[in-house]
Amino acid sequence: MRRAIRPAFSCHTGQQHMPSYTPSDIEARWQDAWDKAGIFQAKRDESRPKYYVLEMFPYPSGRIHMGHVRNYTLGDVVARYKMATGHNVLHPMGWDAFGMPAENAAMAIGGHPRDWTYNNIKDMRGQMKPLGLSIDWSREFATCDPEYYGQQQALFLDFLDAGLVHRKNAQVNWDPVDMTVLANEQVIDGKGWRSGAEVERRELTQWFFKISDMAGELKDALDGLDNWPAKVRLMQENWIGESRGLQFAFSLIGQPDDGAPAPDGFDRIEVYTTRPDTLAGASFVGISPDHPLAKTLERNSAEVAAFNAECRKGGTTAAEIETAEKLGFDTGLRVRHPFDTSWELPVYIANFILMDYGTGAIFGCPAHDERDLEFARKYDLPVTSTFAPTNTEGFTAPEDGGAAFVPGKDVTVHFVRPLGGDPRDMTGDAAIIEAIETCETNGVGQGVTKYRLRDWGLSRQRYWGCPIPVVHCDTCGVVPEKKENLPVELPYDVSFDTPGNPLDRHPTWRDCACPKCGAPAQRETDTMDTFVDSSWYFARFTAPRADTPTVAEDAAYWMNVDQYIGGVEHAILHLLYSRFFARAMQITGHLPASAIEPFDALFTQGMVTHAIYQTPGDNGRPVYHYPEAVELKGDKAFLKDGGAEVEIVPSAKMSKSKNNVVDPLNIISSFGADTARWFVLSDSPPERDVEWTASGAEAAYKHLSRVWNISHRITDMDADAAGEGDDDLLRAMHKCIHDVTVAIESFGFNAAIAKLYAFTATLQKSKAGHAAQRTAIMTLAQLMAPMTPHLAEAIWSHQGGAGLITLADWPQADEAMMVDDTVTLPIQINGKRRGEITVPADMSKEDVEKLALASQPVQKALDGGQPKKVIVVPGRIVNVVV
RNA sequence: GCGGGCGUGAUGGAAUGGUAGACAUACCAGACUUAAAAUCUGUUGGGGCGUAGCCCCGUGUGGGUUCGAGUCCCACCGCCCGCACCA
Repeated sequence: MRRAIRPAFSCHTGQQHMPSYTPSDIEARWQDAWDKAGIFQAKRDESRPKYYVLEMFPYPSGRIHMGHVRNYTLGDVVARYKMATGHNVLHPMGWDAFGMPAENAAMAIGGHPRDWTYNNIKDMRGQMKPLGLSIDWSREFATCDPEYYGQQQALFLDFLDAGLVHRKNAQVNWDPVDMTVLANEQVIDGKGWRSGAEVERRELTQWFFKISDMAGELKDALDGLDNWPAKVRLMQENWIGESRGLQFAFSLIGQPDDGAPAPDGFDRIEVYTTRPDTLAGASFVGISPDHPLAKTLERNSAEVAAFNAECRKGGTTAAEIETAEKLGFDTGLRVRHPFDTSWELPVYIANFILMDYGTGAIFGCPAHDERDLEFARKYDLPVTSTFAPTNTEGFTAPEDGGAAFVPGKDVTVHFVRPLGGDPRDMTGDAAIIEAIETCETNGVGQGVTKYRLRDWGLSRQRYWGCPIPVVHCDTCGVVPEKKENLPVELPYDVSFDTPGNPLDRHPTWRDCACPKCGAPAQRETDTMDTFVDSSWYFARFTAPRADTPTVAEDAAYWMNVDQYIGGVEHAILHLLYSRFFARAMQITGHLPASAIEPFDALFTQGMVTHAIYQTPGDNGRPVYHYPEAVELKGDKAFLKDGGAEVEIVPSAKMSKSKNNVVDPLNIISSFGADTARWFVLSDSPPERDVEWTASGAEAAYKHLSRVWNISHRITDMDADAAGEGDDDLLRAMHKCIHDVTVAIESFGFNAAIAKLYAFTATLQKSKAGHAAQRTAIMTLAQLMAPMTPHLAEAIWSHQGGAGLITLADWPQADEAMMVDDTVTLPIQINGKRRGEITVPADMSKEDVEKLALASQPVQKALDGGQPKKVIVVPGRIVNVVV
């Protein structure tokens, strides 16, 4: 039976006198030593290059998980490596502490969100400290600290002053039972995720950051983020959604059929299109049910009102949208085609037109748009192509019942009805440019660039968030709170026994004096989206106790974050919002212009996964078993209790519901933090998922024990002992220094660890003398120090190294020592390996060629003939073409 | 549908266009042991032959570029991720 390996507390074999590897002693001792020396407390020092490493700060759920261990270990390797290479490192940690789980906990189990949160923080800090991270805990803060959110309120007021925030009506998902606004992700199948109530679309007055004003800038600046994953840049680019098109107006000529009066102020309908080259194929004009014109018509017509209401009910999930039927309502209104005054088009209200994109109105060209074609066929509207394939063989035109013809814009097609000019072949791109020019020349509209990105709504009808520091006064309206009154602090005496926002029903909290006229007024009870909290914490870390949001000298010195590390799930919102905030903070004087892109380099790590063990359950649903309850035999698994065979489902994200969670605390208490750190780095490249396996963790522990044992073996050697192969060992050491350094620089931590395994094996087998072996083990400890800092310190001190290894300079690879005297060159014949020769490393190309040609496999292949060609790549390979 | 990425042993994964499978797991065998654990050593891509050795095939499939392709190009197949009624 397999047994988990535990640190042996005693060793009875009698053969070894060395103390065994006991991480619990070692790790506590060195964490204490680092603490006492205060080496991780960052101080401004203009004489050294600074380096700011940041991992995305955690939500204080109360328990760390393996994903945290991986995230912080990655950052710690970078931080410790940079420290060893002469950098002044800032490596802070804090808590993303506002948010719904705290309120949910208060509702579910009682208690107060604040107590729940601070208790969790205390617990999680206690769980993180044993990991031995090089964190400057003196800078720690939580976003729910009044000292933090008060400064956030100050930022908000400055943004408001600078015109970066505004208030407007917006459609929101309203949960009528919980009486709160829900984010889109919290609406599942049209129902509130908590209450299960049918979600309503309500119009509320909300606060918005004007991020859409910066859409173009945020998109263009992506090009400069060379050290971000291309994938993240692309996701942001798509999210911002830049498009180039034509905006123009149709003039209204008709009256509703029922003779109702023409709606006031609607003599024209503005539309936006990215395909102005299809204008000659226009068939109808469509407006959104939320378009001002539709809303005006709705007031005079019960029919329109009913139609619009029907449209608004529709769900927003992907499946619903895909299957939803295209619905239209003929308003009876008619518009004139801008290029042909005799051409009239009907105006429909249509359910598939979104109010918040473009102008909320379109012209339909059924020949070149699938939605428009479906709509036109349903309502019997004309279909007219403006272009067709250059080769029409086998092509059925949409007019003749074929599908809508929608080629890529870079495809050359034959334009039957171009907007200006004679029929001819051109690409869609060229035709669009020409169409915009034609329209602009004829005064029919302008080319415009639009963005999909919408303003960022920050109002939340919740308690546990940063209060929005404004006051509503009967005479003055919406008035910003005075800065000297900040922070607007959350009241503690609230209850969660009834739904809705506790701030709303608090007996006195709302009451205040108007900052402008002094009359009795009421505070805003909405709080800020928690994404606001995380949009500037990185800047706050540079001066976490300041009584202004930032301090110019500190921000100038520490910003930007040189390396940011976190999950790809934040690729869009958190990172985009932070980029917006950095710009807004620059405009309001809180960050230097050099920090408008706050993250120089971004690394997105993969998840920690684990196999799922399941057996069939009674009701057909699988029963999940904890890893501890399962025994592995080869590639099969059995229940320890009863021995039934267990199905092993391929690895998936650790999840409580699947019982495949491995608790870092258990691993640390069994094997130590160094083992956990080593393992999460070793098995997969950091950007990919890593599968946690018990055998892999054991192997990591065994390896660290081995290194420990080697160190003791070396100290037991006769100090004057000479040996064999000193040079070979040192050569391998210098190669290892080089390879590990290159690997760490490029985030190839798994590759670095592979090299360390290989060098450990070399050292273990080495017969070199004491001096060489001592040099080798101390260098090995240094190279391992970023990953397993406690073990590295223990070995360093055990070998008599000066000071802390954490403060020692990173070892330098000696190029001269990396060159072997001889090299073994593979010999290829016609590109296939057929043999090898060993030659002095400095042998000339010509001599290598001669030797190669004389070699047995080449002679055999030539069979007396002459080679056609011989390629010699010095130090690499010889290829003979016969 | 649109955009992007990835396909390498039983498994996780290595390979600046230059010896494919480093390193680790798993498996198997051996040493030590009364035995086990621990520790150490070794084997393991597939196939074949005249088996101390040698040969052939092999990085999803098919083609191409090159002296040489896992790597570059084209097409296809499969999987994964992001976005999606965005005019």
